[in-house]
Amino acid sequence: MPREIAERKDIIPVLGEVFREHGYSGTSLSEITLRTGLGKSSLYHFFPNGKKEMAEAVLDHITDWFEQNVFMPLRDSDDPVSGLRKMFREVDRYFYSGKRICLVGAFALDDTRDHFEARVNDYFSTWTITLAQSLKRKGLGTRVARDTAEDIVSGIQGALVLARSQDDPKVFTRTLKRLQDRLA
Amino acid sequence: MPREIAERKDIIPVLGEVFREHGYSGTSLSEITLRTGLGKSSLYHFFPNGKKEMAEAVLDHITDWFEQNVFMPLRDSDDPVSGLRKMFREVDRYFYSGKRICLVGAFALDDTRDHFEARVNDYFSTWTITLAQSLKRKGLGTRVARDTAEDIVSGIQGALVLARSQDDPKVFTRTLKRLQDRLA
DNA sequence: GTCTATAAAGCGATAGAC
DNA sequence: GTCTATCGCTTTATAGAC
Repeated sequence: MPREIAERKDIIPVLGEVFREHGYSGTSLSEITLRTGLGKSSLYHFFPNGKKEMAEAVLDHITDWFEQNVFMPLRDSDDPVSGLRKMFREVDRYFYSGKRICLVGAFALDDTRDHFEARVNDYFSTWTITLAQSLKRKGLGTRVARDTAEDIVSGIQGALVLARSQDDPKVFTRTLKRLQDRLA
Repeated sequence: MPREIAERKDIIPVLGEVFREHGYSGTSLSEITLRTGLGKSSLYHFFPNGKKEMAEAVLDHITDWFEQNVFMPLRDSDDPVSGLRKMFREVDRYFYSGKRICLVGAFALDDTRDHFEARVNDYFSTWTITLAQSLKRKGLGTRVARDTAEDIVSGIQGALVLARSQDDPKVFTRTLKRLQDRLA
């Protein structure tokens, strides 16, 4: 039987979207109250350390999702090519084909990064390293694999920035496609 | 004889750095007071519309700088190749070889964009279009030139994100170099 | 152009009842 | 787990003197 009452895990995705829209410092507890339907007391019940703990939970949730849907396939696919194909497919899906930004990337740009340093660093370094290893198994040299992985991860981040600056998600989808085609 | 008293134009670069560090909503007037040495009254004297007008002035200043140092060389160089070389050199210089973020890109990611929509859009579309035209004059086809320009501009933005996430400016410099080498 | 003083609102966070 | 009420602080912005 489904629980009607809000659970911590049901709140986290909503928090993620609020942080995406307003950034970390631009997000107020009253906005969170509005969007989650939970009063401040309930929020502090779930997250005793307040806004900072909410953001940490969101970042952990994002990392878990990428671990499950992007990094694991990159590592464990029998064929590296199918792992790479899955990565591009899941990335397109995760970022709603360019209509959704990368929260970790957004946090990285200003002093928000300093409050979540380890999580921000881990997300991108795990992604880059895992991708480079997959490219190596595909046959690329160590150096080229590392460079290409860096190009792809940063290319994705930049495409999200550019797409939003133009309010045109297609900028993201076609850039993502070109990144993928470079591997063929 | 040099003026000792602060002028509007002297304040704008300082404002830019404060916005870079804290983001738009993370920047408070008291922080600005601290960094500029100007009291609130002086700030409102120069910028009657407050924080929003300060950010607009910063964005206009950035656009002017790029117009002068990046877009104009791209358009007016006798040889497109030397214009492109100048672009990469100036971009590396502007972003302090990866130690400085792109404020316009940062503004693009959250709802700050909505307050400065035209300026954010213009900065990136002018850059992309001007670069594409330069690549065309270099001999690339219309389609390839447009795609390559998009790859380069978004590649630069992504490299800034990735460099800061890793707290490693070298990520930026080597990605920038690879983008430039692709044109050779 | 800069100062002091201050207003009105919003902020994150907490207390105690239920 | 959620409610109301409230605390102490900071926010943007303004007024009026100099």
